[in-house]
Amino acid sequence: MPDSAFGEIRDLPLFAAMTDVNFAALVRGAYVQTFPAQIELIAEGDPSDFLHIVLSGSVDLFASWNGREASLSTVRPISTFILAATVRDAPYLMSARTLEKSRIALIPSQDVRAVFDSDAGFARAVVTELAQCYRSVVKAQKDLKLRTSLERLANYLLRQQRRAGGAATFELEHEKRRLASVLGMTPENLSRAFKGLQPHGLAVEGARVTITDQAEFRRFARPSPLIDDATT
Amino acid sequence: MPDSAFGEIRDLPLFAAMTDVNFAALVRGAYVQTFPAQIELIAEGDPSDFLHIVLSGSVDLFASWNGREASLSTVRPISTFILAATVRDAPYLMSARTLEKSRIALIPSQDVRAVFDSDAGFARAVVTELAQCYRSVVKAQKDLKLRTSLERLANYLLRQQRRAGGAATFELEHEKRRLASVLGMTPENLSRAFKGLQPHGLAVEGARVTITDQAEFRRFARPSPLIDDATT
DNA sequence: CCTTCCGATTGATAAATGTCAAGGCCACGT
DNA sequence: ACGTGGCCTTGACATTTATCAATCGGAAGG
Repeated sequence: MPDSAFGEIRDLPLFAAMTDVNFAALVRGAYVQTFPAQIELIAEGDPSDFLHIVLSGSVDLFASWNGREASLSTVRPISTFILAATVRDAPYLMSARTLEKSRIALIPSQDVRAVFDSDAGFARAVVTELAQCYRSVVKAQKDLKLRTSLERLANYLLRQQRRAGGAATFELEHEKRRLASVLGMTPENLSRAFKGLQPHGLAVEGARVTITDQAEFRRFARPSPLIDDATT
Repeated sequence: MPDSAFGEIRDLPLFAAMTDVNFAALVRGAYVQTFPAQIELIAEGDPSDFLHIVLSGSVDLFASWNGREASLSTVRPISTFILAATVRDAPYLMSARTLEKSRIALIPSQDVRAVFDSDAGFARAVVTELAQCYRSVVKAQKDLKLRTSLERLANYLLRQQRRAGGAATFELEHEKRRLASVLGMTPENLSRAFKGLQPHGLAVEGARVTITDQAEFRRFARPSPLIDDATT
């Protein structure tokens, strides 16, 4: 197991505070693998054998019930997913699939739990990460319960704009039908929602989006730091 | 600060593993207070000064945006809330109000963070609690995104039935308009949803609910352990 | 160049949900 | 006993969202 492969995760906030010995114990049974796009990495209900870390590419977390399916979030480098299941040694609540070709590090869950018990620095980092994840879901919950689909789309676009650098014109990074699932609506409805935002200062052609009237668009979207800020 | 007041929280999983010294440090600046019903304990956006623990009664966690309001969850004894905000020293994402007369313990957030840094046992317990909270929100998210309002109500009733002991007849524990908010619908719609479940084996009179045909009702609700089990 | 395929879009329609207004029921206090 | 107020329910209606079917358009491959 070449150390080099894990150099990039050694500096993650999650692992930065732990001792070299414990980090070595953590990666001893770990491995890094490259997956093509659209591979299902885990299925909800499976036991949580590995903590996953996205090194490059991106991963879609989704869930199914009664024949329906919904995207819950997207994991981007460099961060972990299903940490909570690993910690609790409980089954996954979500399935995961690669959205594009992705490099994923897999660390055996039992090693995570073992090191977690012996390394206070690591335990602290896990708490911070978990609290972050928790707050993200709460924000998603508020987004879903308090906003109409038009408002959700508008605020999503503002977040995406910021992530893309803040310019008036930027690209959607997901295919639209997945975006629809993330936003909790059907693809058809998303199409109509894009049209519905035109009077509020939006222009769309394909995956290229332009906020033509930033002030009016924000007035409509009413973004809130308690829902839309990724950092807080 | 009488120790007796904190005896009941000493045995909580969250505090069980920590040393007496650290527990004492934690409760030194803490206090227990009894609040009447319908008191707003915290407001979203406030800095997280205290970790709250519900000792008796119950607390509603809710959020507002643009004049709308939605209940996100209910906290019952004995458990904490806004642990994540405390840990990250970040503003509350939700507001909290008492649903009934309640006894609440308040522990200064900075003490929690300090002890957390020095007591590995406590840190571990915090992780477990946080992971639990996280998984609860994910389940709520799945409930909301994958189910119609009728299905959400049906599964809520099954969960409530179990909590009430499993008998065919049981009582709703919330007033219906709050239940509506929890389930993500309007009170009017909840009324109609109750009627819509009658053909599937439900009878309602006031707050008294009877599942008249358990098999048919479950067939309609299709409960899933990955959404409806509180424990996993 | 043409075909094929897949996602996006559009229109028509149905279903679900929200809104508004009115009325019923029940507990409470006078 | 009688108002009174709060909550729940009901009905009519508007809005939102989903569904179904058809079409458009670009990308990949022959």
